[in-house]
Amino acid sequence: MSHFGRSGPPDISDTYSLLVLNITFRTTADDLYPLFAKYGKVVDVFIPRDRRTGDSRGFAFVRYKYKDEAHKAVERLDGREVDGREITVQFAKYGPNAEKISKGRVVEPPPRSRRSRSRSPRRSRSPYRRRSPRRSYINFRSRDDYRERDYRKRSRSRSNERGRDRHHDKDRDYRRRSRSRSASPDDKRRVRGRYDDERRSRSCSLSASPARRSPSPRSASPLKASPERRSKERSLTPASRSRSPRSPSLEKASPERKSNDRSPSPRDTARSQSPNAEVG
DNA sequence: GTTGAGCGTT
Repeated sequence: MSHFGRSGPPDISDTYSLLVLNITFRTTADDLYPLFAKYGKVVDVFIPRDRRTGDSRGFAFVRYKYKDEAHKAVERLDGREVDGREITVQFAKYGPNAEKISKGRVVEPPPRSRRSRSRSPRRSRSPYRRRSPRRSYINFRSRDDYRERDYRKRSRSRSNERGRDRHHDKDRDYRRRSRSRSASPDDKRRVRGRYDDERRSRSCSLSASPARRSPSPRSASPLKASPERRSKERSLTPASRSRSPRSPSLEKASPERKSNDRSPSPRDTARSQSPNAEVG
């Protein structure tokens, strides 16, 4: 049955949302439905996907009509292996539009037009103007099509930023949230011992004055980095040339300018003048 | 063939 998501959520009133974590990126709502339907009336199955890539984010929401059934599903399906991965089933804590949810049940209607501003902007802050090619969140085998197109269109830097931003933002968000509710005993599943210890001990050592710790880190760093960077830059130049064939005229001017630029610069002078006593 | 912390859509 793939009648979900034909036009958004069916009816989120008096439903019990379960959050299904750790599902495979290929797992679809159709895959999950029969599994969950065995334990009760499933009203909706939703797998959030990345807006840009259309890929699954690795978790899903299953809405039950009755609480006891949802609870049963949690008990029976939590830890079950699906598609080779152990899924985690638990009651959802937040609603789609940040409506209040208690034990997975929607107890308060979502705000009219104000999305949870204070909750967590997460990562997709900018509204996507292009209308997504998808219309249903179920079973999109042909998503590779627009996925590739999307990647082509996007520039390298943005793609890079995306990955970095994604983890960064999430990490930050997660940390903030976990700190806010750190009183909960459930947090024991989160381990963060090693790093914290290391950081603590190190910070202890140099807690006196971090700036003082290195007499002259700036003079030492550039000294060592300078040759490396230069050689790197040189070897990188052709690469960057081939990487950005947008301005062929620039590559011609490049060597000339480099030759000219190699005239003694203050940095070079400083370098040759720098004492090597510190390096040893 | 593909990553792996986490809370959601027309």
